[in-house]
Amino acid sequence: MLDINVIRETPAIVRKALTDRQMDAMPVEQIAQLDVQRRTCIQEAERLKAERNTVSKEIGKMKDPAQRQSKIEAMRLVGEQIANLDEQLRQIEEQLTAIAATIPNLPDARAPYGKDDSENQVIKVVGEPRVFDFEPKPHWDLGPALGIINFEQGVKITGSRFYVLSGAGARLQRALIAWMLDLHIRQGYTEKYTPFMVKAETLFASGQLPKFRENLYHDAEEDYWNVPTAEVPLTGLHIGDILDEAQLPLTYTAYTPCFRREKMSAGRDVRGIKRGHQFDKVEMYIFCKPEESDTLLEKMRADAEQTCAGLGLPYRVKQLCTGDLGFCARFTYDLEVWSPGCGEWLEVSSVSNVGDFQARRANIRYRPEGGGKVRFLHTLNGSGLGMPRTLIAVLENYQQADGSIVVPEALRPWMGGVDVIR
RNA sequence: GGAGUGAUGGCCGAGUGGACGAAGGCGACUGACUUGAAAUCAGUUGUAGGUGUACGCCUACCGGGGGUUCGAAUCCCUCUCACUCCGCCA
Repeated sequence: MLDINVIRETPAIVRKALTDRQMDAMPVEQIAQLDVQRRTCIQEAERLKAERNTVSKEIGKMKDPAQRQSKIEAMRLVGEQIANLDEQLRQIEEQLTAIAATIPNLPDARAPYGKDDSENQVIKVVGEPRVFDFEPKPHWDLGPALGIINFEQGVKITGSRFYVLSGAGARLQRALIAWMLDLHIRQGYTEKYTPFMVKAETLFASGQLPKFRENLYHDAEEDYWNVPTAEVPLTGLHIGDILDEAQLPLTYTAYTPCFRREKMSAGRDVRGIKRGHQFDKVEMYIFCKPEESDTLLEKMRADAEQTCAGLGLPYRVKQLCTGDLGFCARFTYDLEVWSPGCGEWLEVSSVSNVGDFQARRANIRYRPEGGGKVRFLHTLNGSGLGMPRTLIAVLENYQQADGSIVVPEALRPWMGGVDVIR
């Protein structure tokens, strides 16, 4: 959520942000109009409330019954006017937040302008794609051949876009999760295990509702929503809190499954395990002071890079252009690993500085040391990493001519001595 | 699932229709005293919104929502959450 004052005082900046994101700037005008109506309404309602308060106090002290009764009558009328104005105000504010809630964050000035993902900029490439002396296979051939991925069983028990990992495949994914969590703990993050279902308020706080409703799974009976990313429960941990400056930054890591309808990408990436309705992910999340968020974004990116590097996977770092930035993000790095079987770079991590956007929605603030006004803090999130794509990269990069897979050194402690999956 | 109790400021805790934005205590901050500290004394100590150049003034907020009333922390309804007891189950 943007600061209403920013929209009110510098509408041109907000309009530019929206057009840079290839979006319609109309909501800015609607908000400006509603804001004027809102303030007119508040002023009149509060004037009447002040009058009622003073007269009501006088009524309490009045002796003359006739005079008293006439004041009570007068105040009854004032009360009706107030009720009308309050109702008007409620409607105006409802419209105002409905519109404001769908306006994305302002891109950072450093985010390059671009109309879509084709204009994201590669800023770094690390590692050489491995040269194969045979034709590398995609994971959807390797996995079933080794009996570690079973697509038919996933479809049988649930449906399309679901799969089952088996034996060393299931264990390999578990090893990845455990290794990543331990790595992030060493990097200074505190591990959290959170609910995988949350209420609507929590999804609003992290920016998924109301805009991305159609991409979420929802249990109507209990009004529980399945999390689409650990970012949601992690943001939610501090909804409504006022933290002490000395507590910051709070750095968390969490493993959760993620549930997404993927309605927007129906028919895309249907082959393999790249895009499913359910996948596992390890996430990093930081609550910090505004002044330190840019620095911490670089640390978080470095932390995410260590996961790719630690697995010996060739990867590259992209800076997202304005047209491809996520709804909440001001500035984002994507990490992509090379997948020789699919023949493409796979996005395994997205590391973003959200600024105070989620903090406003979630009402998370901190009290500066030595007093002073409470301020909204900044939040950052980054995957470290997304499972299926990391698993794809491991399978495809570590394959051998005979179809077996070498287990990366880093994961072996969790693989019970297995160094080659065959 | 059944029965009961409760939810008040950073924390504890009083308050059952008007003088309550809320006693008292703790904590924190400022000042005085002190070489310094402790102790003591005095003062300050919530959030949000509106309005004015400004000391300020006004409005709202006592778990959430609704109602009664000229007026609600206080009365009524409802929801949520916590705790206690019983039942059931992993």
